[in-house]
Amino acid sequence: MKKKSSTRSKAVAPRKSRTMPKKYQAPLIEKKWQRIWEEQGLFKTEMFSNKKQKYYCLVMFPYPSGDKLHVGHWYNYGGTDTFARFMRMKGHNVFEPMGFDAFGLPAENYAIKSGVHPAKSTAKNISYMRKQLRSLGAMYDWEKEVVTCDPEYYKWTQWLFLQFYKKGLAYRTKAPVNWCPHCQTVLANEQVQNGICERCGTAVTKKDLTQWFFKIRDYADRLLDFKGLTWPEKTKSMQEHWIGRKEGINIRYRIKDSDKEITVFTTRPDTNFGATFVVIAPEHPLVDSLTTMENEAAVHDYIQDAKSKSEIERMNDVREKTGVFTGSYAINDLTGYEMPVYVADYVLMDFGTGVVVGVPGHDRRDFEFANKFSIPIIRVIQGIDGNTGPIDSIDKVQEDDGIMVHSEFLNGLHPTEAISKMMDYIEKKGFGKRVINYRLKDWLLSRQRYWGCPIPIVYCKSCGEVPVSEKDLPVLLPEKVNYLPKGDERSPLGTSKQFVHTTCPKCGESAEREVDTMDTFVCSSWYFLRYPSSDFFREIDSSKKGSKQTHFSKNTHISHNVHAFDQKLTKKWLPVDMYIGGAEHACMHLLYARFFTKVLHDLGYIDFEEPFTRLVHQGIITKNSAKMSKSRGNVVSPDAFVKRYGSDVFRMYLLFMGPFTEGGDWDDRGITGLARFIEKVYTLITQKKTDIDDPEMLRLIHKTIRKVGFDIERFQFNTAIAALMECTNMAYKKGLSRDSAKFLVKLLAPLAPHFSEEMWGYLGGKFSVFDAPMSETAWPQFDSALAAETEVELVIQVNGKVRGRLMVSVDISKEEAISQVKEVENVKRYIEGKTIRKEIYVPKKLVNIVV
RNA sequence: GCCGGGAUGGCGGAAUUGGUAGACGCGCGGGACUCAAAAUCCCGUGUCCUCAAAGGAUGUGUGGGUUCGAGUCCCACUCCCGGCACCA
Repeated sequence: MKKKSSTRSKAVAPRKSRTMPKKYQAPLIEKKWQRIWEEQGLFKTEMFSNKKQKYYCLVMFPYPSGDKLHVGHWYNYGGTDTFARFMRMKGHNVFEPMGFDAFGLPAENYAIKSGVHPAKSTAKNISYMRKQLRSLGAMYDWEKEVVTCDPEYYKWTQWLFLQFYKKGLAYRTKAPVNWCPHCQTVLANEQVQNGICERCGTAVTKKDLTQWFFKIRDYADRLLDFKGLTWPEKTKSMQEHWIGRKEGINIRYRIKDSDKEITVFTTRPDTNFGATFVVIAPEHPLVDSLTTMENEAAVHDYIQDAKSKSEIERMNDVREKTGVFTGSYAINDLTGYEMPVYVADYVLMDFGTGVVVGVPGHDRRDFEFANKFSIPIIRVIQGIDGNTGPIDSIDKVQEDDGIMVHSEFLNGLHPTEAISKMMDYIEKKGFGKRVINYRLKDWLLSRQRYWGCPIPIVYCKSCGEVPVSEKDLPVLLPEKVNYLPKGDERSPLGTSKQFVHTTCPKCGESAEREVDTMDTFVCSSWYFLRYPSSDFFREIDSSKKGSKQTHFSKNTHISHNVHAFDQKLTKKWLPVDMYIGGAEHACMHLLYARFFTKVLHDLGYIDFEEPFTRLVHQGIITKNSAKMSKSRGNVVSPDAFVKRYGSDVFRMYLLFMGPFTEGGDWDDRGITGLARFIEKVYTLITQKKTDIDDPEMLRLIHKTIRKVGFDIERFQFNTAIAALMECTNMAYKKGLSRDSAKFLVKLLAPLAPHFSEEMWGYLGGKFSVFDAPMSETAWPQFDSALAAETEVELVIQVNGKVRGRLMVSVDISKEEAISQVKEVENVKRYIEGKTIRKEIYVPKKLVNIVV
């Protein structure tokens, strides 16, 4: 390492005096520093060094789409890089990797349309995007790049699947699943939005298929625990809601004139004295046996009708309650009431027990249903207004609050107390048991698509379902496959005889491979674990071109790809300290990654339970207030702007638009402001040097140090830039000493890295502006003494209205300030001849005289 | 329907959490430089009254309230954005 630092300073010796061009040549200078940074290996993280505290700063990796990187990416990655550079300058050993989430539907859909093989288009997109990312000028350590469609990577995705499988956390079962007729694949619940396929917008239908699932439900309770995480409250509550933990009770009702029973789930057993009917989901297995002969035809018709509806059709029918009587009655043991059992599609099979007990007086849906079918409505909770009369309109349906009535031993209680009392009673009597239900479903991970990670399972006639042995991984995705959808549920891989035919790992007899691939979210659920050790495990293959395969720093030993991630590096670098990405992943990627981390913890591979300690969501950059998309034709490409103004200006402009977490609407006019700003700093530094700073100038420099650091820490880049502009504006008038100019350049460095590196060199600073000698930090120290004001402006108010201003010394006493204030001409006009009722003095701020 | 977040000049947005509303930037107006234009620099820029200045009135979605003082706190409402949505 020592050798290296000496070559560094030689290669880029500070230029003390040289004539600078009148104008700042952004494109030229940026390319120069990108080259030097790379040659010097400035951003190659010292993975084993303990000299500084580690900081793992991660941004969600991009999908290599044909649209390339748009301004949204630049916003996101630019902001992340600014933060990462700031942390580096604050003295951390920062690791900021980049990679590609390369499997997935879009590449495959593109392939179907254009005939270009997904492997080809993906590789092409990646190489273009790499170029774009380089021009961004971020601190990416490219030797640690991760590409999920690389067999060296997905080998371990498969290995992880096998670990889950061995633990019983991956299983195969027949279940009603979401099916997208356009993408010709099943989808996870998380990928269906309002009944529509998240990818292509087609209405999703339900199918009964045998599919692979991860048992994420087993982790529901632990996923509700966000202890120690600095995450946006909103994201946490979205996950909470998605998991949907509900405490309730399963109550069994006897069926009249039969030995059958029916079980309902309810969170509100307190209202059970008011239960007058029961509704069962159309898909429920008990429907047939509950249906009496004379009702069979009607029930059959109703179920057929419900089945034929798509998810959206069912949702559109929300207003209108439908249903049909089965002919059976369930007996309410509390009252002896015989409750008719109906079939209705407003009851969902996959929540609770698929059966609901109807309390029309205190549930609006039940009321609508009872109203339509003329079922009696009983009041068991007094109205808030004290009303105990009949409930004859939906407005009178009181769902919570109030006092129990007509409920024997519950009378006089509040619902919350009544709930637990009733649960105790039911459990004691033996016709029910407390249970916890979750909205969260197990994660459906199989996809009937080609461009994904193959599931490492083999089906053998005699041994059944057999996992591929670990030494045989990866199960390679064959290249020569007809990836066009077949119009049925068969996966494209099923057409490759070479792929399908294999031998059973157990008995050696001929067997068939699983032909489904994994959801891409499986690949991205652990990539953050791979980054620190990715080059460590990268196989060296001389047949592969490109520098990334052959460059290894001297202190890492070359290893073959023998683990998913290295124990030592993982212990050192994880969890991720700062994770930045879109809020749209709240209930998908961010939940899945937490699940994976917890499972790997339980399996003993890692010693932490949460992958991302701090999480920040960037806002969305829109164009004409609409999301940028190819179909709308409003995608703004960053390339032209970068070419014209340089990455620094472009990045800064995006960050200047507003708070990072809020995004903004793209307007290409405003960018000139940032271009002018950089130009101004350039002129300032190259032409407006003074020997000594004006005291006011020095004060502002130190105030700016405090402000910029404070703002960047909180991702308020917009106000950090504004503060730098203010500082520059004053310096432009007053001139700036070399030392202060160096401070200014340092403050600017995280935001405009290339420009600052150049100016740093010009000012005689030692390469690099992002580094500092051991005992120091590159980020300037704020000196409160130098920032302290000697004089402040007091605002003078009379009756709360501003009537004047006065410069006073900071340590002026209350009495002194007030007496001085009273001498101000304009103030006199308002207080003369009036009695002063109150005098308020806020030190260093204002005086308010009440007359 | 439920849960979040928001509404501030012509525009994007500031405001130390109750103490100068409109920082900073864009745009616009005026001026300087120039044969001219661009670029650059300087001045101005919420609205209204006033020739102008001084000064004043008014002003942070709407209506009320608390306070010496409210963009900020409380109550009621309107609209916009995001999430969930027949979840028992």
